[in-house]
Amino acid sequence: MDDVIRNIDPEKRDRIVNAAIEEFASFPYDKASTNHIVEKAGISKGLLFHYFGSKQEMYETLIRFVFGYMYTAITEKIDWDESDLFDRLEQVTAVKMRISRTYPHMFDFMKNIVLNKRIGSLEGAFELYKEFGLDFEQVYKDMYTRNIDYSRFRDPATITESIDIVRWSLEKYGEELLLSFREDTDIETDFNRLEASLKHYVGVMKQAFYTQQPAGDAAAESNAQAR
Amino acid sequence: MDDVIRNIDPEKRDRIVNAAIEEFASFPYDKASTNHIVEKAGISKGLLFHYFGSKQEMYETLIRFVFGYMYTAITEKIDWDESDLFDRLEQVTAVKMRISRTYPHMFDFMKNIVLNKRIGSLEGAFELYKEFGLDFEQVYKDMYTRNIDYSRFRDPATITESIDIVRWSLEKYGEELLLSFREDTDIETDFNRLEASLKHYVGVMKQAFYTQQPAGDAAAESNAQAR
DNA sequence: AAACTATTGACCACTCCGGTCAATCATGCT
DNA sequence: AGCATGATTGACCGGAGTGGTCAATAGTTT
Repeated sequence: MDDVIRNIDPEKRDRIVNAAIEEFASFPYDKASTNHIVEKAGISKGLLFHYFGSKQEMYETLIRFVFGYMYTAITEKIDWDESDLFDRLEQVTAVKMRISRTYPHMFDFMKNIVLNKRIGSLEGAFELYKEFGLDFEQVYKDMYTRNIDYSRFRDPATITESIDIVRWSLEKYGEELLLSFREDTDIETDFNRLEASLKHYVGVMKQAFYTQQPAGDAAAESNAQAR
Repeated sequence: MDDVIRNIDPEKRDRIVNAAIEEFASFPYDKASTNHIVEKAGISKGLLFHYFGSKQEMYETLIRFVFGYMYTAITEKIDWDESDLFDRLEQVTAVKMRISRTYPHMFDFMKNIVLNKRIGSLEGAFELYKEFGLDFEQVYKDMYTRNIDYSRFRDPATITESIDIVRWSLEKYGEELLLSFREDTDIETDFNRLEASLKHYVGVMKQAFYTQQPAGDAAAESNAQAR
């Protein structure tokens, strides 16, 4: 966050941030209401404008915060020495899940930012990110390539398509989980159960796209797990 | 559509329907504006209320129309004798693509209907559909089971998970295609290209999840195609 | 030209918007 | 205790947009 906002009580600050993220995630800028935000955050209207100056400044401050948070979370919490693509993507998905638990509407918010600017392509989104000095394009590339060993794929001719399929699956899987997060109670235990389920699915994917290993390999092991 | 609306010029009627669907797809009921709808449809405000009576009645009429249209499209255009699950799902995805081309915001609209009613689960959505006399639950079940031969799966122990993965992939794939539809020009040629791409991906999935066939099988053939 | 229907858009009362600011509250200092 | 200082409130503002109405107009048929 910025200047003034840094010094306020963190608990209250997070209440405001989450309320604002939820509002801007639910509605495009014009229809998002500062009145709703202050109600959800439990503060007065005057205070909000005291902190942020205007709706527009609050929006921009939020974007800066969200982009920075996301960038740090992904670049720092991923094990870049991992050479198995599936385990890498499992990590990425797990990180996303943890972010969604802390800020349940953050991904929807980012989606809205991009849509609001009428950006159609991934490349267009990367351009937007660069305005904030964050090279998501590089991170995205690294995610799928850095230190990755592709030799285990069964059919070298369809690696690109296989990765697409895995990416789509994990993204959609993550979205479905997100919906089940929303009005949750016993979060932590549930969360562990979900990570086990994720591991299991990744195991099935390995079995599908990798050359078959002799019995006792990682995929077969994780297949023995819960679900 | 209903009573009065049936008799009006179909071209104008579709203009109104599409404008309304887009508005209700973009905003929740309260924030959707009848003014926007009449502007997009190119009719006067009075006429809209002459046809539908009120915003609420228009909304309900739309829901009835959309549910019915979707139900008919899926149940009638699918080849229920198809025994290959992947080809079945390819058909379903293709049908969805065609619907999206005619009514670009129909799926978003349906999603909003469900979210607006605060329905979290698939079962809850089925309940809603049943209010309109349409047994989507049965259709959904049929989609994955009716006349389907599961014997070609490589690992019988992970069929359920494999289907989840394929379903997620195809849904996400469809969503990504939808975004590229939006402000399109040369739709028909593009559409054929997309169907070829879909076929190709389904081929890769077959190769991944089915027991390997001798050379010259369907999967290998479709791999030889475009992309 | 009369009768009838389809269509218009100015208009209404009302709600909600982003933003302001004098008043109040909380705190610590002397 | 009184005072000063900064944090916080919420009633209030002009303006924009809302769903809905209805007398007037345009178009068509008799």
